[in-house]
Amino acid sequence: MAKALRTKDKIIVTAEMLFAEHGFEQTSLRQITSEANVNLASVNYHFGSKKALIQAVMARYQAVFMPALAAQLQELAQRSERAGVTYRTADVLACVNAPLFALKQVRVDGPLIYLRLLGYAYSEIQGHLRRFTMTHYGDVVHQFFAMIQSANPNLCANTLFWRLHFSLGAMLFAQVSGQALREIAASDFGEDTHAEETLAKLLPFVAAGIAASDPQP
Amino acid sequence: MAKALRTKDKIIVTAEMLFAEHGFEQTSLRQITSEANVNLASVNYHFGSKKALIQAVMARYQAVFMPALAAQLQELAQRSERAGVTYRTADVLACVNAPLFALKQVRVDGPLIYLRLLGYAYSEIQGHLRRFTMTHYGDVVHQFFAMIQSANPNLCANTLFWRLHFSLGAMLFAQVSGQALREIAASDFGEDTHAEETLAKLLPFVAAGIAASDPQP
DNA sequence: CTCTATTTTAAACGGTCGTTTTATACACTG
DNA sequence: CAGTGTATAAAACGACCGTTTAAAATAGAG
Repeated sequence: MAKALRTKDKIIVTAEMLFAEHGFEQTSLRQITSEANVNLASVNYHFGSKKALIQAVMARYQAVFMPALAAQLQELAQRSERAGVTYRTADVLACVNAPLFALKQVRVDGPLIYLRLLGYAYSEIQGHLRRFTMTHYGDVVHQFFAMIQSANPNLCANTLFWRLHFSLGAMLFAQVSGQALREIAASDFGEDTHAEETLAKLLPFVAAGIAASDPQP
Repeated sequence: MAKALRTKDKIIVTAEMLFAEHGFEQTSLRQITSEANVNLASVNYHFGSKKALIQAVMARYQAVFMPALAAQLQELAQRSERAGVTYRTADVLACVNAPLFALKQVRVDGPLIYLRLLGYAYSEIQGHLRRFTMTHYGDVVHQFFAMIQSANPNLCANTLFWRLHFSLGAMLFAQVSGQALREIAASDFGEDTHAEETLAKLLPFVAAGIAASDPQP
């Protein structure tokens, strides 16, 4: 029993690392099992299928991230109401910072891993992840969207919908291509941007983009 | 000879359609050849390899898009110099509109195809496409970057580098996931955003994001 | 028409993939 | 200690992939 948990854990820890590095479809079960020093068949024994393994990997991070995000959003809403002021777009966006940082309790490089997993999940198995997220954490997502809306009362929901997904795309691209981009930036400008700084650079960008005035309302 | 060109053309026309729809790696040569009603081996005969076919597909669009973009950028620079005013970020970004529209001469839905190809090319074979683009059209890319820089003299090159790639990510994500997102938007808001409108919605977003003031200069 | 070079075709190759099967080793309970 | 249910192990399965081979068909030139 103790040994069994260790095998299952070795699989999931190795899998999320390789998934984050190369994507879900590019990572074979044979890579995972040989890297984790377990038998190939043990993946299907413990998880049922590769798709179920992917879900298990994502769920482990979502279970930490989503409730933390919900707490941050609620806190911001209450704080603003108490102070009698309305939060701004950047305030809502900043709510993702702490939940992301909390993923370090899953794994030391948890925040980076999660963002990269998200990127691959969205670009490879699109409907799949979205359905899972909305089923389990739909209320958090809706709360986030509602607060972005109330921070931008002059923009219509359709425009905000698209701008939020533009933002998501910007973040996912920066994470998935992050390593290559960081190398290019380092060789072009000498400046070495760390993975954590990428998010710090991203937030002002998407905050300004989302809050931009709409030329076609 | 006449028949030969028709076969080669049937392959490339079918390939770019399927590539744009499902991505490069998800599209097999057997799908392409059966859809195009040609023999499987004819791909390797006419193009040498699958990778070479991908390059041929991309090159056909880049050959139209890149020179047109260079012309637009040059025209904007000259027009601004003559008028004695400096162009703004949105002006530089708007330079991609006409070159994109020009892709209709390659194929009626050329603009959409090209953007989706770009998205997959960047997310699947990252170094590959970038190297090809920089080798053949490096000067155009550099001119574009230089003009974005001169439109934002208060922002450092490193910040602009990242913001441009955030913008690229936003566009690629919107295109690759465009179909799914459009369906969600339609069911959530009743509004049906067409593929062309997506780009119109994107430009104000990235223009504001790129030009945002930098909190950490 | 004949010959030659180009193109098309069918078939097979070697490889990787996720999954399943079957047998063996292990841990725990009664 | 025996027996039962769980976990590991090796091997094979069937499917699909990109590519290659070698023969058949088709062109155009002399």
